[in-house]
Amino acid sequence: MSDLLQRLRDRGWRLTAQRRVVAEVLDGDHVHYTADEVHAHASQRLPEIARATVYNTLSELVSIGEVIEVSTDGRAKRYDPNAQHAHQHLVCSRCGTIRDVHPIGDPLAALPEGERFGFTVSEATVTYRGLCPNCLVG
Amino acid sequence: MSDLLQRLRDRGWRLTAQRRVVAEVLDGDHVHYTADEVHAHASQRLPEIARATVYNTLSELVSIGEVIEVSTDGRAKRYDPNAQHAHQHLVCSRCGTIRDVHPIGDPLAALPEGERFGFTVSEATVTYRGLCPNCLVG
DNA sequence: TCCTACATTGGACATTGTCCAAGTCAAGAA
DNA sequence: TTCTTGACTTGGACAATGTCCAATGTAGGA
Repeated sequence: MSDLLQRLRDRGWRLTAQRRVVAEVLDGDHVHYTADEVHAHASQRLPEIARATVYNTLSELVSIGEVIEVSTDGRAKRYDPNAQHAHQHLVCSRCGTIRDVHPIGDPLAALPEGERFGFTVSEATVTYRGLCPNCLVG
Repeated sequence: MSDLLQRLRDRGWRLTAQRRVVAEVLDGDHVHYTADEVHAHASQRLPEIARATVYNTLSELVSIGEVIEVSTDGRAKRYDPNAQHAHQHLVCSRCGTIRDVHPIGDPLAALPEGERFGFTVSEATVTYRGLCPNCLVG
């Protein structure tokens, strides 16, 4: 059993076939699928899995911090299983390819007290945009 | 005539009543309306303005750089008329309030060459999240 | 094995955005 | 001023993404 499935079981999750399949689809590096893509991959292993189940499972994984929700383009949200290590995203403006990247320093530190307007600021997400090597050539 | 309307005229835009109204709605600081909110405000001045016209006009304003498109939450995009001065956004995780903020330094500089993977990186957008003063008290 | 609380299903519905054919009108020409 | 024309607007259909719910199924403990 994968680490993720073990952690889910430890949290008291019922390990249904559907949840296993969603977890398997999200397993790996540099995975940034949309909910529909997760559903498509999951359907290959478990043909009758419902869209609603995929949405439910993804929301649960996000709320317990196992998966990060990324919205880079105002279109469908993407789901990033690399929640263990802080990182940011580099997105190709042309084809939409996403890479995980690790900038230097803490982005939060760049926001001075005078620019916080009484907010308790807890998080900073950075999206870098540009053209990927493939799109540069094309 | 506002500066914005003058700039649009200089670009050869036909200054229709609809475009004037959309430009007026977007006039001001700290405006971050969704397209539907722009449509609602515009409808108060020009009751029969169509949704499609608002979407068209907003897209055009974005493509000529007069307005910036902001998607902070994967829900509806918001439109920020403060395109003249580079800035980032601070968002309340509870109520969704948005403030323009000015972090120190260039966020692009924090991404080392070794983390660019052959991309030509041209832009970095930062979203800070936390609780606003109102939501802290509540 | 049986129970039951929790999970899944499928379809209706909501939100946000895009597209298009037909009608309208801003602004330059005469 | 009036005319003309191509750009603009309209309204509604459609697309993409996401949410909700009542009925049904089932994992895991007793």
